[in-house]
This record gives sequence, structure tokens and C-alpha cells, in this order.
Amino acid sequence: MIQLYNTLTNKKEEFVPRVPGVVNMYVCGPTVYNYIHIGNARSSIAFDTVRRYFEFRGYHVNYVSNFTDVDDKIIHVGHEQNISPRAVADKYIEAFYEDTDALNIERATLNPRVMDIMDDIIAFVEALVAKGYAYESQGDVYYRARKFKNYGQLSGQSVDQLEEGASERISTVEALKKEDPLDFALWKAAKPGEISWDSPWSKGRPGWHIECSVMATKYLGATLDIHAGGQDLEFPHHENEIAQSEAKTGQKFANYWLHNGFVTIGDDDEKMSKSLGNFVTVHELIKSVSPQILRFFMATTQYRRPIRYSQANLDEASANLKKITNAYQNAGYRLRFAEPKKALESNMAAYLQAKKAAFIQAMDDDLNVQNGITVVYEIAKEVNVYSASTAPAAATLIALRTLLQELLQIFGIKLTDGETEHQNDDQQIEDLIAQRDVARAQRDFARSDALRDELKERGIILEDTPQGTRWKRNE
RNA sequence: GGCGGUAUAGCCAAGUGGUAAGGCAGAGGUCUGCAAAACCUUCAUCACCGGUUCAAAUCCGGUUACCGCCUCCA
Repeated sequence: MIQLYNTLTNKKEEFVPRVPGVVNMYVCGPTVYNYIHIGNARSSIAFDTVRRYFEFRGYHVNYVSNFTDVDDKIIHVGHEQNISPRAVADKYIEAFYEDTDALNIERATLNPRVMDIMDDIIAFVEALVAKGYAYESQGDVYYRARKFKNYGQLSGQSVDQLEEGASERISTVEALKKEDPLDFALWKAAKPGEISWDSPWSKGRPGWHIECSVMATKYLGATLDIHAGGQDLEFPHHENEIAQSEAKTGQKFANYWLHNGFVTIGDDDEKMSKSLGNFVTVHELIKSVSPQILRFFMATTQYRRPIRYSQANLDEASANLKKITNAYQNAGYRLRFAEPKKALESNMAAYLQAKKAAFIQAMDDDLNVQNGITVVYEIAKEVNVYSASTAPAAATLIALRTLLQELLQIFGIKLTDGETEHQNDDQQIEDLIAQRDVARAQRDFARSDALRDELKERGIILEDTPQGTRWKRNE
């Protein structure tokens, strides 16, 4: 039984999909006017991990995530670079795929773009106007927040509390157009020179919450199983999505709301964000840090917890991933000298089953990845112990490696033996190692150490084992 | 001010009533010609105060500190 922490009710609940075996989830995607930073990546990684876990547990997942390609900031960047808004969006969508592919984030089932569903958006707004939930004002269309009886349910705020905040910062121009400070825009008339679409109200463009309501209901139906996004979207974005969607469909918009925690940076653990300017883009970071390490670092922190971004924490993730990778490779190496005909021992078969069950138990609890990864460490230790035993069975080594691989892929990590990338100096390296082995046999340790140092400078790490000398490239 | 979330060893972090998982770093040891990899051992009374209980990191009350949302933001 999988339990998820539902922000709508502020408690953990058993996950029950609308259709058995199928998960329909919608994740708020980026506004594509810049490279994504690692805070954006965290969100993608968090929900990719959720998705992968559901798939591991046998569910079919329909995963829809939008690209917001109509927005003030995109228009602004377009002006700066003297290219069209669409060209700006195209550029950063391509960059998004580059970066998320590097992080081994599975591609969404569908990534709809606002520009491509303009007719649906206009029809959606028309429906809200027809139902009396929205009104036109000077070419804009606003949503009557107070008319929606549950407004504020997600963020746990009363409309009066919200109004206090809203009335303080609303501009005079807006105040004149709105019936109530809480109302929010569904459609905005274009200013001169801005990109716009024809509509019954004005040449203009959609407001900033409507796209998700339209896309989610269009592609996944009136009621989603899961709607996810960053904690900063809870209000107003998700609150408004609920208001829009439920007013139109008359049905519950999403059964489970998942919100990921932030990436923080600096001594005061400040939220990383574009507006604060304290961000690190994935594009830049993966030039110096292995994407696998970044992925492991983020995937092994539970999605609701904040992640402190620091070199020390990145180094720790690197050490931990290396520990797991080493175990996998140790077993792989030992496999060459293992007993090919020996069967998987019954106690080991039971061990494997028990560990997998422990892992599932941990992860079923709202993706408790800390406890999940602890099980992985335990398996890694057993892999090392078993690999060092006298006459290991090939079947067991394979089974252990397979389990490690199976569990790590949930975190988006693919374990490899590190020798797959053969290079043209392989033979030369093997020759040097052979020379060193001769020197060692003759107890000429000065020479053997010199050879080892020489190889080390070329990035080759040697390990002497009872079965002979292993080598690998230092990554 | 309202709402939400945190506070456990040098660091990351599990643990929701029965006497502190795991990882990193550190210390000691085994293996090794030396290393590497690996394994073993070792390392905390849980922000503070008060209460309930035979028993609390875990429950209740209070205090403090930090973060986030309430405005674009994953």
C-alpha cells in the first residue's frame, strides 16, 4: 500500500488510483525563458522518482507536464535578443531536454505548450464566463474568487485572510478592473507590440494559471490522480487551478496534491530562485559535476524535504554513489572467476527477497528514500562480503547485481562496470600492468610502484586482488 | 499578522511511547610488499522549559531559532 502526503488534507493518505493500475499525473513545468536551475531540476527529479517508483510497483503512469511558452518574461527576452517569443521558447525547451536527459529524467508522456492549445484555453474561459465564475472587464477576463466556495482550501487560508494580503499590493489599475482584489486574470488584453491571439474579449493572451487547468483536464480528464509541483506553487497557482477547473467541470480536480521542497543555498539556507538571483543552472553545473552525482544527490533526498546545495553535500553524494558502484563492480569482477554451475543458495534467495520487501516498505511510506537507500547500502555491503567469499556462485552474483541495478534505476541511476568504454590505449595499459606484475613477482617494488604511479597519472587506478590485477579509469 | 514546514553526533539523516538505523568524515584493526577496494570495531541522550506516564527524541502545554508561502518563482 503506497501512502502519499496529500497537501490538500495535510496528511499521509493511502494512494488509490481512479483506475486500478493506472496513475494520471500532472506536474507543473517551467516557463521557458532561461536555462533551468538546480531548483527546477529538483522538482523534475523528485517527481520523476515518484513516477519511476510507481512504475516499479507495476503501475502505468501517464505523465503530463507543461511548457509555459507565453509569458511576460519570454516576451521580454525576445525583445532583448530580437527574436520571436516562439523562438525563445523553442531554444529553452531544447535546452530543457538536454539538461533533463543528462540527469536521466524520463521524458513526459506529453509536454503540451500553451501556444498549441489556445483554442482550448479560450473555450475554457468562455465556459467560466457562461457559468458566471468569470467576467470581462476592459478586454481582460477575471475569475470571481469569492464565488468559488472552496477558495483557499489548498493553502489553508480563509478568503478574508487572503484579501488582506491581496488588497495591500494590488495596483490601482488592476483595482479598477477587478470587482474584488482576490480576483485573478484568465485573459489579459495585449499591450501594443506584444504577441496576441484573437478572442471574444480582446486581442490578448491567457492569464498565468489557466493553462494548467486546460492542459490537465484536456489530456488527463476532469479528475487527476496526482497533481504535483513546487511548494511555491501551492498559492496562488494551484489554488487558482482548483478554482478554475472545478468551477468548469463540477468535479474534484485532483485527488492527491504533491509539493516538493526547495533547494536552498548559502549559510542561511535561502531558497534558490530566479528572482533572488542565487541560482546555479544545470547547464553550467554539469560541466564540472557528473550529472549522475547530481541526480543521486537530489533523488536520495525525500521529495518534501529541502535540499541544501553545497560542495560538501555534493561530495558526500559522490562518495555514497561510488560506494554502491564499487560494490556492483566488485561483484562484476568476481563474476569472471565465479562458479558457473553453482545454483543460487536458498538463504541468499531469501535474503534478496527480504531486502526487496524492506525497500518497498520504506518507499511505500511517502517515498521514504532515506530508508530506501539504507536498504541499498545494506545490500551493497552483502555484495562485497559475498564477492569476497571463497567460491561464490555466478548465479548469486548476478542476482545481487540485478537487484542493485533494479533499485538504483528508481533513483535514475544506471550502474555500469566502468569498462564499457574501451579506448584505443587499452592494450598499452594492459602491457604496463603485465610489466608491473612481472616486477612484483620479482619483488622489484620500486619498479612496480613506478609503473603504478605512471598509470595513475594517466587516470588508471589499479587494484590487486587474489584473482589478479584489476584496473579502471578514474572518473 | 495568517498559513505551512523544520530543529537528532563534525556533516547528511532514520526513528511517533520501551530505552538513539544507516551513510560521510574521524579513530583503531584485518587483508596487502605497499596501496587500492573491502570487511570488522569505535564515535550522540535527541533546541529549551514544564507536564502526563512505570517508561518520551517520540504524547500534551509553553518558549526559542530557522526556512517557505501570502507578489513572478520548482
